[in-house]
Amino acid sequence: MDKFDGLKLENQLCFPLYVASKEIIKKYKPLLEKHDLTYTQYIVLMVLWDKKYINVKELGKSLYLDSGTLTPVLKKLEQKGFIERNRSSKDERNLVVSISSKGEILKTKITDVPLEVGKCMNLNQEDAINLYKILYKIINNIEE
Amino acid sequence: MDKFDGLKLENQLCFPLYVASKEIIKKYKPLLEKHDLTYTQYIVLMVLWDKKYINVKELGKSLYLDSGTLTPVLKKLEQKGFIERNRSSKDERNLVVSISSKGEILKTKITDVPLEVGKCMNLNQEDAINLYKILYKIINNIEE
DNA sequence: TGAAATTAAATTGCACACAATTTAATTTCA
DNA sequence: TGAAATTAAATTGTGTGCAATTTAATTTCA
Repeated sequence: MDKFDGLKLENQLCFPLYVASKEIIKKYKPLLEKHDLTYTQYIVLMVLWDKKYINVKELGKSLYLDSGTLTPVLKKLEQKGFIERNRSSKDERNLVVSISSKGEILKTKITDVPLEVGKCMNLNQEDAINLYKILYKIINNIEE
Repeated sequence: MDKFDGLKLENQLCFPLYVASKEIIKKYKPLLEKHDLTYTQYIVLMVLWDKKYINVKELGKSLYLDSGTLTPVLKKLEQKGFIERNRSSKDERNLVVSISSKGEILKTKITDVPLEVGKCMNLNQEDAINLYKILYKIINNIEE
């Protein structure tokens, strides 16, 4: 154990986290393409399937993304007809994003996606639960 | 448990993986900026600190990145003087990337980075080991 | 009240990340 | 041997992701 061991790739936790995240998202790609979606667009829709409407700031908090990322993604989703974008009448600074009927219909067509992705991760129940808990520990710790 | 539960953000494993990865890399940013590095440049150097030289294809296998990502990153690292890029004389298709003396010196100056990042993840030994194992299970499973 | 401060999105600029294509070098095998 | 197939990088084009700045709306408080 020398002072350079921390600089070895095999001793990193961030690196396999980064790789696993990318590789799983790569698995989503062909499944989501069938529905004309990217992963980022998909997680935005996940929030809207749950909440029906939300403003950009709150959406950003849910997804850990800022307006610089969200603005173009939301415009794309609007173009495709899955969502609507409207300024709040109460406070014109807020943009309220809401699910469209086409977006609601998409929800019913896309339930196979999480199942397929789950398969390729191929984790047992215990590992999956453990991973879930540890990841949220990290996420909560990191916001200090 | 209905058929839409798989589409809820809180039931995803990929999402916290993606968030944790991004948030940790964000923590690296100010630490690496002091050394004029990005995270991608840093993991390339990790490989070269270990191996001294490697061609782009093998580097890509180690880092799970393709030439489309690596080519510009390697050119940047060369510009900064941390690495050298040379065509192999044995096979001109291969580009051999090697650590420079400036790159070697950088290694001795940057040992605090993994320590600082470790701190902000704030995991106990058991969770860290567990996470490590599960992540490599996923990575290995996914290449099927 | 109204100028200063704050807030929410949008914009700008830079750095990936990757699929698909192109270019150039090497290998295969009829 | 030499045309066809294969291989390694580079290039191209699209989509994030984020820091920093800008724009516009709202709130604060002297």
